[in-house]
Amino acid sequence: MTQVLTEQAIEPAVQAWTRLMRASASTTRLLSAELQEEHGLTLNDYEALLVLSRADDGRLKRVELARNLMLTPSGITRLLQGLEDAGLVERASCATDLRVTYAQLTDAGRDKLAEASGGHVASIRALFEERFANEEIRALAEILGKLPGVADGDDSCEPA
Amino acid sequence: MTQVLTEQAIEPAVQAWTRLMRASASTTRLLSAELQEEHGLTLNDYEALLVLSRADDGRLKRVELARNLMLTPSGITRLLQGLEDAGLVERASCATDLRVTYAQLTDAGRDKLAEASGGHVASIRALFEERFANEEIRALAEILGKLPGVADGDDSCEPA
DNA sequence: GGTGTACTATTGAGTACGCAAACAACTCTA
DNA sequence: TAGAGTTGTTTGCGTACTCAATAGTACACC
Repeated sequence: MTQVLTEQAIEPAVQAWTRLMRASASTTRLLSAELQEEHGLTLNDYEALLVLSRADDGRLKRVELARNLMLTPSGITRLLQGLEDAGLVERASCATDLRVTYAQLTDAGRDKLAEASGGHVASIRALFEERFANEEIRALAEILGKLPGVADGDDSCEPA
Repeated sequence: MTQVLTEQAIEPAVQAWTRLMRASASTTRLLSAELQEEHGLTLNDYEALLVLSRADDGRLKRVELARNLMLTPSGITRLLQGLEDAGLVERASCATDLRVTYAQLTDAGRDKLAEASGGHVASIRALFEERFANEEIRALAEILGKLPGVADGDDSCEPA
């Protein structure tokens, strides 16, 4: 019974899981602070703008955006609320299905993304490339891609 | 300038980062639901009990617990508040330094951990071992360990 | 055409954090 | 032994979520 605990410390899957949590927490804190301070954007704000910018015509159904960002629909409503208030995203309705409203990137939103992009990407690269070989970065992405939902709409828009 | 965006899609570090976020969100949701439903514990509740159980005498300074769980001190205060109310952890003061109070695992806490442990570890193993080769799990843990703070007190308490 | 089921989006309520400020207690300097 | 700086903990306040409930819309089926 106390052995269960000792066992856990050694269990590779548990160690990997623990480190995944800690890695996420640690890097999130680092990158989020910078993005917030320099551009007033949340990590998810940024990701939303990024995903939209890669979508056809810069717009996406809210529910798809939710899947992509791993948020619930209500989370998306509130995230977009902020971006709409800031004028970075606007609503567009769908002619063929009255239930859906699109999230549509505005010009201001595109500008904001471009403005934040340079520094943010540089921070990410610094964080990873300082510690990892290119091979490791590739391996990390590949392994994580096998987890449920992770690789889904990842690289988005294949050029037809 | 629009190229920045295309570039990003290819940038391996950015892809790794994105997947890290999504992997964390996805697995957290899975494992957290189960733990919550079956034992009424948060993921962090569980981790706190686990870390304490591995510490000398089942107790740790709150600030060390904070570092280990990647929470701020205030986060720890509130997390432990819940565990104290549930009788799983109690406060113990330090004779030599009146500022610190230890978080001390109670017998009930140990029991609770043992009770939750089996299912939780099984879920983690299922999640990882279904999709990954052992080699990949090992590689994942090793790579993530290089990120700042991740490998720190991982296997906890060095015996003085 | 009417009804049941499935989807999309929003809202209210609750939660788990972080940050900044406050305070107490320790430590170091001289 | 006085003061200054550091560290451990808690508190108030704000925020970014989730879950459950609601309402409007679409579509299949008979």
